[in-house]
Amino acid sequence: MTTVKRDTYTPETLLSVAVQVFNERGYDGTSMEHLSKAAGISKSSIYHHVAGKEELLRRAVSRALDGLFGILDEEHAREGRAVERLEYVVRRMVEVLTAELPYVTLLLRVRGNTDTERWALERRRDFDHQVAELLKAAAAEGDVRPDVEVRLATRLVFGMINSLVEWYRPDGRGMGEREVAEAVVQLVFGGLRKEL
Amino acid sequence: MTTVKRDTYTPETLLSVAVQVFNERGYDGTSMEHLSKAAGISKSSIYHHVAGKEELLRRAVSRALDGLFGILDEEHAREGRAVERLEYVVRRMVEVLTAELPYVTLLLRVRGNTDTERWALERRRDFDHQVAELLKAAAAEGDVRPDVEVRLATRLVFGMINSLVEWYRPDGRGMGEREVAEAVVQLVFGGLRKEL
DNA sequence: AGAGTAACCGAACGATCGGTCGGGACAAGG
DNA sequence: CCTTGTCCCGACCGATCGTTCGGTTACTCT
Repeated sequence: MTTVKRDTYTPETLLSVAVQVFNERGYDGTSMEHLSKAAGISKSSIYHHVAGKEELLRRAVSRALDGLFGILDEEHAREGRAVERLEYVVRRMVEVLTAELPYVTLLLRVRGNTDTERWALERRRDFDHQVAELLKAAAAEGDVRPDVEVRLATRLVFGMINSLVEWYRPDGRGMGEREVAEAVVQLVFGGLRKEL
Repeated sequence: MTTVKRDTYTPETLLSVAVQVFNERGYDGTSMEHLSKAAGISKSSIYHHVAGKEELLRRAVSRALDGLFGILDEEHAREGRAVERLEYVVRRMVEVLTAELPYVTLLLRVRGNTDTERWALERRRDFDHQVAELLKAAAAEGDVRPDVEVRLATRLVFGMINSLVEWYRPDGRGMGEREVAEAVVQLVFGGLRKEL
């Protein structure tokens, strides 16, 4: 079979090591020397698998962005009442954040110093904008409280969800992804829903 | 008088320039060359005013931390029902974040690569913990919904508030600090308060 | 006028940066 | 046995890093 695995590095396995170091030290604060120590191979060997430091960043943020944009293509995000599609997207965002935690973490921290980073920021803005449209639609259908501006509410909700990357850790007997998603939905919509 | 101002740099005026660049490029992504270009003086001249790059970081995060811890010393944060003290702290946090925006922004982005950064992270944890105690007290007094764990709720609320540094800009005719504070309180407590 | 000092500069320091180069070890296929 | 290709290495490259140093303005005080 062609998929017999090796015990050597592939671009993917090397990426998982690199992303972990990037998240600990920051992308700019990580040198190729740091990566080689963490991976257990020499600095020059890294270039056998990937073109360079920036390609590692590009692969990482691409993976995160693919996960997020994938949500918007799912059936429950495209059909139904806006407020229910929004709740589905919020719940799935938490799931994707926790499932692809290191990659999304890196994505949320890029500053825009290189072309790759600026491209990532642009795609992020695209995603944010599409979710904002969903909230706008829910507001138009009268399903969310009218006393908080849609644009402002979107940013605050994104802030709450994205903050997961600052403290959520999948291992250990901490809290499960399902429990976190439920709490986020409770908090977000307990404040967003029009009072009955 | 002794306070006659000069048109040359002081450690404080230089700091304001440096913090702005740090926030645009990231601390690790900013070189002394970048700072000298932004300040309009030579690289070596910077060392006439401050000891080095890390002192600029230390001054900046200290200012942010002083602002935050100052909140907890205020009268409304120390006396009264826990849920009301909490609401006051949340409102004041938004005010401090907007007033000291660049400094708090920098504080919230340190990764822990140097002693200064690790010290900043430790003091941040202190502050977070004290606010968490406030929420815990409000829960004990029965003023917040019991179906979301206190520790989890604290982190999510902090995430929402701290996300201000990602998009709030004081200039222009955007939205005022008062309006933002009100929206945050509405969203946070509209979800936190026990339903009537 | 002269002394003192704050503010600034260009040039250079050793260290480290991301990346290149030529080659060695080793397994597979003939 | 010999080739081929994968995987890896130490040594090195020019560039840039944060920082230092010797020296030059320009203003203040006496």
